[in-house]
Amino acid sequence: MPELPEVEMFRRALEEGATGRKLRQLKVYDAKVLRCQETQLVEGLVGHFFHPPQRIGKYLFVPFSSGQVLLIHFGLTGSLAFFDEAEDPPRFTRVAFLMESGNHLAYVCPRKFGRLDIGPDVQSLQKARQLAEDAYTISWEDFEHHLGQTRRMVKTVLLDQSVAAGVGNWIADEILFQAKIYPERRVADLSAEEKRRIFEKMKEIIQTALAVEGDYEALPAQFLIHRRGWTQASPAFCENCTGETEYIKVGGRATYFCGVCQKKPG
DNA sequence: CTGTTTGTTTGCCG
DNA sequence: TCGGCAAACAAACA
Repeated sequence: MPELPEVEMFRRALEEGATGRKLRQLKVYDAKVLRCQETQLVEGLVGHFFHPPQRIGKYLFVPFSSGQVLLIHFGLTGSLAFFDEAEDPPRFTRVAFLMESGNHLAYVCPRKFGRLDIGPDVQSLQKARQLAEDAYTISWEDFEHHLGQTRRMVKTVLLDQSVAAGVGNWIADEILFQAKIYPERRVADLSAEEKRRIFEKMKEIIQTALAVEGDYEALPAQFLIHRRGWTQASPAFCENCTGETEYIKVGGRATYFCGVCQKKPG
């Protein structure tokens, strides 16, 4: 589920529903999702108040009144949900944050690929995760610098969170489709103009996805995302050129592109 | 039963 | 040192 737009929705829900509230108890149902010791979480968080969360890429950073910062990553299937204090937590809740009063918070993660961690500040956690600036706010200068002159495939580099944080598999495909660039092109072979086009499309696509609050169904019909079979309208052909949607694996990841618009270099 | 998956890390090989 | 690749993590779904 979660790429940048959905994680931003979780951030907003958390800001709205938890800020200023006191954590009374932490319930760890499955310690596999902890990147730290459970005792560290308890000492750093329990009895303290939630401050407004910050998002960088697909990670949430939740400062507490103790000064410690909770790090939340969602893996492939993670989410946050509030649940009534009188009820059981939702299915696949791995950690529950029991509040002093009112609704409780659940970290739900069916496949357990997500992780929670804790640290003294946002910067050190960001550095430890080798996380670049957020893809939505990163400057052209920094983005171009992080791209560098590597021989790696452009799609692989876009997925690299140390280049621009938050670009996931569908956004990477969407960027390259809209910028009309074949996913296996080498970054070092891209022209300055092509790199700039990638940057502009990255911003534009994220902005569009945020505007519809991460609802894929509501994205414009010409978006490539509708050809992954995730949405109601799942056309097999490109709206621009009627080219057929092609499927390959790039870096082990499912990759969709238009065989006509995204010309393979001869 | 098989093969697929919106993410990340680790280790191997050329 | 670089870059591709497979595996591992775990569970749902077709």
